[in-house]
Amino acid sequence: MPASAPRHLQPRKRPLQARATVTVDAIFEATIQVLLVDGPHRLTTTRVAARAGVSVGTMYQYFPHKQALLYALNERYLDNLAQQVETACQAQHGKDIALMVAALVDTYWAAKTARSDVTRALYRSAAELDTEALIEAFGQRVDAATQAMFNSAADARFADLSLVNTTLLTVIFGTVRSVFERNLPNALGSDIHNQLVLMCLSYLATVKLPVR
Amino acid sequence: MPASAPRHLQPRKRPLQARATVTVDAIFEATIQVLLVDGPHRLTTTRVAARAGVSVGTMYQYFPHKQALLYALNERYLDNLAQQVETACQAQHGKDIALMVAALVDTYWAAKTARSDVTRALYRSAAELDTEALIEAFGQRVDAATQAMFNSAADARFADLSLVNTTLLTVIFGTVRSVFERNLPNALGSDIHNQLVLMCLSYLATVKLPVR
DNA sequence: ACCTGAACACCGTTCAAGT
DNA sequence: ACCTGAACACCGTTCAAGT
Repeated sequence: MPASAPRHLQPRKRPLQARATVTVDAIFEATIQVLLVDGPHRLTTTRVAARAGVSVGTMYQYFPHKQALLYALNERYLDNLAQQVETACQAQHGKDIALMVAALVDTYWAAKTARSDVTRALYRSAAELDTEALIEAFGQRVDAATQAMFNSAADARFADLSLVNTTLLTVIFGTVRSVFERNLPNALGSDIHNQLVLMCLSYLATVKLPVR
Repeated sequence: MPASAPRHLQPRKRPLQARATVTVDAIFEATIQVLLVDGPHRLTTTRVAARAGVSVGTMYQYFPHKQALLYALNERYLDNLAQQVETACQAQHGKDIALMVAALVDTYWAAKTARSDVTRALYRSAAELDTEALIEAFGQRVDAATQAMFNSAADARFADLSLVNTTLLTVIFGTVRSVFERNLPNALGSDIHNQLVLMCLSYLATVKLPVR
């Protein structure tokens, strides 16, 4: 059972009519815009509403408070990210672990760097609210996808795949975040990307069971 | 030259008299208390001032705005953390890389988990402001310390120590943060800690030059 | 040099009134 | 079902007045 959003962070109601869906989408889009253009400090409800072309009252019909809006935004983002990882994992089923690791790191890295300004803005917005449930759900989903992938590897088996798998994900996600936080030059970032793949592979080579 | 705080985030003035130093310390302590007890959402200037036993006006004499206060708090914390890492690195000079890596990961991990509630609170508070200069300064300081340490290793040399070193730090810092973010059970956290050390060692074994 | 606290602009949130 | 915007409580920041 995937952890669902805590009650107090849930949307007040879902858009039913077509124009309401448009409204909600506009609000999401406006939130990102304000975050990018005006900065997290000037992300006010009135500003978002104005940019979305609706009144504050309308916003509050769908999101009981500002945090719920940011929560929903991050939920959307992580949902999309998890899907990308799942697709990438399925494509590697039965292959060698070297290909799997490369695909996993590449997919995650690419997804984060495609719009690095958005990524950074979302990392920040997430810090202002309680995203435990969100991270937890995302983690479990990705965990399941990568573990299934590694379990199908043609060239390796592991004594404790669950631990190895969680370690890999923690390291990969954390490293990517670290690179973003330090805002390293692009060239160095891509060097570290390569080193990270190498590192994961050395690790897997060390912990894998001898082939029978 | 260490990157110093951007002008707009600098303290308005430094405490000169003894009672002023007491005031500033009380403000820092109160900020952490409010952060922990009331949560980041209720971290208001009046609340901090009240808890510190001073008026808002007094706070604004030392910190031009709320962000400057949080900035100074994080600066303090990172300063202390960098010092701990530096000390640990110096203690390992000339030893084997296995000991070095273990000491590095242990020190960082221990510093972060000693008061995990404070760590988490600070991670959050940092997201609300521009900490690039802070992270940059911290990164460079630690980078220098660990690179000097690895350079003195008794049992290994590297073709590109600078890259290897930065990779290690990025991975270690990121992984620790990831563990905090996912709020993993303590037992799993310490398993990952061990796997992380193993991972770093496998990596170093792979990239080190053959002994002459 | 250091401290106070009322005052002001602005933000989050609500709700009676509208289509 | 969906939208509006004035109204209210509260927060960040200032500044004239005090020791």
